[in-house]
Amino acid sequence: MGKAPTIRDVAARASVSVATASNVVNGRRPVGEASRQKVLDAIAALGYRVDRSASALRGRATRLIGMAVPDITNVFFASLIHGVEALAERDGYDLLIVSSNEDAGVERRRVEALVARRIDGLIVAPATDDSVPRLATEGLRLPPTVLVDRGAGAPGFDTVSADCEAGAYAAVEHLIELGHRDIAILGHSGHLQNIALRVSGCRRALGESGLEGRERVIYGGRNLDNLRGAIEMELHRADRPTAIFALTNICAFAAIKAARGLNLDIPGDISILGFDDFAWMSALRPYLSTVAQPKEGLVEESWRLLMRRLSPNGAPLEIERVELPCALKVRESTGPARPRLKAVAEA
Amino acid sequence: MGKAPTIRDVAARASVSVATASNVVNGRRPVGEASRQKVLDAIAALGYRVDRSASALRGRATRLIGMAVPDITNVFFASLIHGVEALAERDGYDLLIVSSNEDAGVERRRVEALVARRIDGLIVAPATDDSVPRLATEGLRLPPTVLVDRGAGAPGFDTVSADCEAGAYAAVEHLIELGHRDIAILGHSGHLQNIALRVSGCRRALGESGLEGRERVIYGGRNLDNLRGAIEMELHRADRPTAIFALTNICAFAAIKAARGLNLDIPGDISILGFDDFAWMSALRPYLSTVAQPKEGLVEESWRLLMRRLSPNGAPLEIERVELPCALKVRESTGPARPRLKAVAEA
DNA sequence: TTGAAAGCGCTAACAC
DNA sequence: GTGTTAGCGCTTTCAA
Repeated sequence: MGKAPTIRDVAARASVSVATASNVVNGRRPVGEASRQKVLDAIAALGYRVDRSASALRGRATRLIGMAVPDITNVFFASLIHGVEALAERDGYDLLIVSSNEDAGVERRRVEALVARRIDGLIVAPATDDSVPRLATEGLRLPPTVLVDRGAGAPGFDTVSADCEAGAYAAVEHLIELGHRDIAILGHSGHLQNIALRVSGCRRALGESGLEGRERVIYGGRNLDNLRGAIEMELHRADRPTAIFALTNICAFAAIKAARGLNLDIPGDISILGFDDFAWMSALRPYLSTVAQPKEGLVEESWRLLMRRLSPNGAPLEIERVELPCALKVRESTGPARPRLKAVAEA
Repeated sequence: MGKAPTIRDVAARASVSVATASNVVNGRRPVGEASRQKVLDAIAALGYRVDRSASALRGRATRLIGMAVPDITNVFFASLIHGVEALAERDGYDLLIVSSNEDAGVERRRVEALVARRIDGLIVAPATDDSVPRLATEGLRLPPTVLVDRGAGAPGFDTVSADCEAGAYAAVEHLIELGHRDIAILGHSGHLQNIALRVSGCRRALGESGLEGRERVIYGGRNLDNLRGAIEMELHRADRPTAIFALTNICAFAAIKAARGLNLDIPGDISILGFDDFAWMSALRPYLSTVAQPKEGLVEESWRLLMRRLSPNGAPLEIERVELPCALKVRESTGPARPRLKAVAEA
């Protein structure tokens, strides 16, 4: 394959100095028209490409942004990436994406790989609320970093998140208005602040309707089958809930499967309300009622906060925290509470 | 923030040479226990991290693999990434992901950014069949590269793909067995070999049943609304199809929306068969009959082919092309053809 | 406007 | 087992 041409090869072929060649490539300093043309020709002839590893080493900005998400197969995070990518493209940055599989250890390795490549900035939807702050504590030198979705309010970081508490409040309020009194709340676990806030929102809504203590919170872990099993068990009880508020789109998925498996009509026998919205939810039945997160806003604010830190501004910037409202979308998976007529077959 | 410590700082603090420090970090050569401990202490005290930009420059492998996909929000590609990521993790590689938004120009920029960072290898699901070969032609020095999903058989590249022709054949055969004679085939465009092959598969199945020329191929572009509009128009005709074979999951989505909008029962009034499978399809109604692609296989073979090239093997390797079978999954969106009783309201 | 030369942080000969 | 040193390809003073 032969060795890749270097800027020295270009300079030699164009009979100019490497400094001049470098300057036509980067446009840092003016170059005479004659030299410029010779250099351009040499570059074309040789098929020269800048080696960014080397430029980075010499200290310039890389125009590379890293982005880490917990799970790339989750449409929610995929959309976040998609949005950020568009903005990066617009502003002349390249985006390097890594996925941590919801594992703080994997996240650490992946983020370190990014940092070791001298990215200019980093956007992370972290695996846990404190995984990224901890990296910094452990001595990893993070470039300007913004946390999105999770880790809201982490000390020392700009953060962008959805107002989960209010979103959940609106969700449960909707359910209560429909007459539901026994509402199961299905989540993965209570470890994420994000989720804890959603549960608080539920509590507040219940409390304001004189239903304090009536929520039944079920944590089924990350695994879909376990999640489904957990909610199924609840549905088998004589006093089974008349509505399920699923705290993530995976939970909604599990809830629907469980209801279907038990031959429960949605929303006739059981109402299901999700969190997170995406295209398929309005094409496939049941059209899921859901609390939509402000994806666009999360993306735009994350990018704005990051760019703000990257601009060579004099004054040291204060930490900025953004919280964006969710929107309740009522579709067809939620309906009036009805007496529990149907018996559920034993498993 | 202070400057990041270098290996020289480490060496100085440990009172050893940089070579020794480097050797404890990389384990290339044995190091005495005493020195090793001093170096380790110094690293911990200083919070030293290897600067991979610099290592890369010096010529070592980077253990970095690049991966490019056309659309990260498409679950099919997201799954591919997810699979590759797991293998990369297993084998001690880091994965850098870029998404091209189905645009060859964006793809070129993104891939160049990857290459400029000295990745050791590259896996691409290309935006078009010839976009990556063209990059090579244009003089970009690609590391060992394997093409997956698209670009099968591109000269000079290892490729891995699904046997789309056979998959489509099986799909249409299934539809014919159900009595369908008017089958609409919905795709984005005929430009991708992938899609063209699916259409050929349809033709072959039709031909073998004495139905040659009966296929109606509809290309609706990438945009969901256009796609939906295109198939809707077809459904408005008096001789509307009794089945739709949607060539991608987006097309299936559009077809379902169109049928729903026209109040057509699936599969009573119209059967819908998709391509690509994913979890939600077996939870949300209609459970979509579909041609499932061999995702696992695509992932494993891509990785195997790449690793094969990266292992410092003597003999020059021959180009290898892998084609994997699809699997027809019959669920509930396909049913027997019935006379077209229902009139569709004018738009 | 241009050129010469000094490193950026690291690894790999090559000595000892 | 350890140290010295020459670069990797690039940008950027500094001088001309």
